[in-house]
Amino acid sequence: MEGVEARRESIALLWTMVRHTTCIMSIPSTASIESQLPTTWSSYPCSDISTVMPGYTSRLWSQDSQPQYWSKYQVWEWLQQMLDMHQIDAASIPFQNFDVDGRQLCSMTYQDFTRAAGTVGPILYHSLTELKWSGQYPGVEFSPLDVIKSEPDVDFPCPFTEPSIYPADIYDPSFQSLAPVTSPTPSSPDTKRSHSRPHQVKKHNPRGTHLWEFIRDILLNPERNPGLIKWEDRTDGVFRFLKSEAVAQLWGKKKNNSSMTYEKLSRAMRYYYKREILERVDGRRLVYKFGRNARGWRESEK
DNA sequence: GCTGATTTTCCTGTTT
DNA sequence: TAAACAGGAAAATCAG
Repeated sequence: MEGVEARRESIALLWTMVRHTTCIMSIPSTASIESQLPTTWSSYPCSDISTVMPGYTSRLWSQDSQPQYWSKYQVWEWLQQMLDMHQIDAASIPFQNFDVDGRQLCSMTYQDFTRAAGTVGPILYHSLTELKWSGQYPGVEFSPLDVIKSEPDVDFPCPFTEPSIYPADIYDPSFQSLAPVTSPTPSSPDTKRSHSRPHQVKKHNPRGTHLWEFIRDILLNPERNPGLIKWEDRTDGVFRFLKSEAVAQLWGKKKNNSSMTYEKLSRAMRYYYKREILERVDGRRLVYKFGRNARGWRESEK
């Protein structure tokens, strides 16, 4: 609940600032927003974070709240929600460009969104279009793909991926859509080892961050993944998994492996003991400690 | 195509 | 009893 309160406070603060400093809908030519995104997080496939962090993004904009009737404050709440959902740095969007109410927001074109929010603009546009449609035609399945197809052929590098919704060639081509899970039956020994991973599409991107770096980056960016892992002793590098399965799912998403579990993740973690990337913390469940060969986790190294 | 590093998967047994 | 831990073994993946 603290996170929600904090977010509301930040919205209120931004709201106050803009009320005093901006004029309505002055849209400057925005510089590249990608460069402002934290590189560590920019590659995360984060389409479905709500599934791994229940409660974090569960407050979706419902159909009964049609965007054209939003107040300016609600527009900002929606913006903040979008940033949270897609793990985009709030600094990436000039909020003063969205000092508009719902009616004005809905009248903005695709180009307006792109001008106002740069590379994030299309995401906001698609999200808003979806909301408008779902409110207008409740019960009708809306496909964002239709919007993308009908739009001008723009080339925007997306800072994150939406593998379950958007085509991979428009977003990050390094991640393919998650394949359907076709778990081999435990009773069939032939398929047990030969298909140990359900479906692994060859990836074009190089091997990304290692598991321990992935864990480290979550710890160093708690505002992006609240409640997944927390420091137990920041100085000694001791940390604890709060939502072990959620972290495993997030790791699985990054590796395009929908069958990742904490059991498997923890096995990989235990291999780090030998390499002294991690040290054992005896007697404490879900607790690990960075070892001498782990880099970049100390505050002095940041 | 080969190799090594790094997971991933599956397993059995132990501990909490 | 369930969840987590421990670690062996083998397969998969990917960069070089």
